[in-house]
Amino acid sequence: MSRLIQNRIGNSLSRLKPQPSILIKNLSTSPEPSLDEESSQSSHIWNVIVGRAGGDRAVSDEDEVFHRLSNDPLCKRVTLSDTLLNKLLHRFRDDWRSALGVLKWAESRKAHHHKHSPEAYDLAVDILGKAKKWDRMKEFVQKMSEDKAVTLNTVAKIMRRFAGAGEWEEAVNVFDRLNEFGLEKNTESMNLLLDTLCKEKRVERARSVLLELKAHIKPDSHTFNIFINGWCKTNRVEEALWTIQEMRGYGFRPCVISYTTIIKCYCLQCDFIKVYEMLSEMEANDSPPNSVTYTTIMSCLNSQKEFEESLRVAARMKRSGIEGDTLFYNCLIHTLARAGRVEEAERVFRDEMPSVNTSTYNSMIAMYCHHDEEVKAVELLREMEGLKVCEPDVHTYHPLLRSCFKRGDVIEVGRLLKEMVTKHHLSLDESTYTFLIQRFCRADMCEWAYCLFEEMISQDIAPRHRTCLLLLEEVKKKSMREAVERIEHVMRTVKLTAPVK
DNA sequence: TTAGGGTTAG
Repeated sequence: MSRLIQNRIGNSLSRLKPQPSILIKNLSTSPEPSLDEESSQSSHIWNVIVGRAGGDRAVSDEDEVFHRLSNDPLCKRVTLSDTLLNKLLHRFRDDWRSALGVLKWAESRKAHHHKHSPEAYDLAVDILGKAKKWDRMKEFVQKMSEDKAVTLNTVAKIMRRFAGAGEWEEAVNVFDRLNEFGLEKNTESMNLLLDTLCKEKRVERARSVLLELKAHIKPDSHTFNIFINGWCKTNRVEEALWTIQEMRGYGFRPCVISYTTIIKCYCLQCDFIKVYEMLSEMEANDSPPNSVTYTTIMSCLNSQKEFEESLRVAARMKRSGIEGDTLFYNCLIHTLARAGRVEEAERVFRDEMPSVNTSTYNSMIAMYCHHDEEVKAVELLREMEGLKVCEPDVHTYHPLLRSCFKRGDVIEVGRLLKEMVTKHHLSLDESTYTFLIQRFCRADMCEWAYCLFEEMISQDIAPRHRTCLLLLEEVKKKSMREAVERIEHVMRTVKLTAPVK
């Protein structure tokens, strides 16, 4: 949503009660931090920027962020390491203005000859690309180029962001200009371009790039796997099989990656006869399936609600002596949970897993919530916080929030939201806002729903058309006239998110 | 990013 539109509607907005952002903001009064460790330094900087310390308002541009940080007495005492800077940029990955402000502030704190780490530069490029601020991104890359700071990794970010936004010819242009960045056109950089195009389903365009370049640059086995994936993504498995032959012609043996890619394609076609045929072929061909292969098949079976068959695939993997990794076990736990086998899921979680991550906990928490065992679910959340192996994300909280709504406990909803924002610095995403707005409407609390709607708009997150309609209907029922006007205005002026399929 | 996920659904 453009600043212009926001300004135009800003005036009528400020007269409305409750004020936008008030919901989350009121939830977010955090205590004065002691700045003795990196995470509290990061928290303080975050609070300065989002306006919970010092000023009241959230900032609107990068210079304001810069000035706030420069003028804050506690920020002046912060030791700004590369890790802290990266952590901050990561937190502001959806807010390019704040990210650039932080970077500028970081620059002002350093000695003249000192450069940011390559990760920080690349993160900034990626954040600008994600926000589709192409001019700012090009300008930033130009400055990096003068500092000889552009790496292949930077180029990867630029290409993938361009291609992801449908600007795939721009991605090709970046490759053509590699020499200007002091980088080489070789198999690695060519593969990056081909992969970018294939992932965006421009496999024919990738093909023409290869034909053009192959006199100078030799393809390798990765090149062919990239094309196999490209064909499979566009559901052209015949071409993928043909690429396997082409690969052999170039003297490369198809590997477990080549076969697993094709298996996934058969999975999506629900052609399980072919899936199992290929599995046997792999075993016979001396490229045995691995944990990735089995996880792919299980996930697909799960999406068909074929949980028992999925568990048989897991058993087959164990029989063949292959060790599962975290993603495999996460899938297994999810399967067991969906199959109603809670005790088995608990056993796998406690005794079998080599390591766990956020998703593992999320699956377990969702399982407990699903079985109305919220006490156990919250216990796991606390365990997660205590062990610090992985941190909760918005998905950790979704089932918990859902349970609160189910019991009609909106106080607890508020408490959980506060915890998300203040304790874990999670920012609500589009799907969380949508979910909350729906549930508050259904709970006959459309004032809260409307607050969240405003909060969402103020963060440039476009609501779904359906969300607007639902909320509009509710505020009309309560004769909230200004809210009605405001929602109708948003529906006319903002490009709304299409409903999810 | 050369291959693998689900997540809030009355």
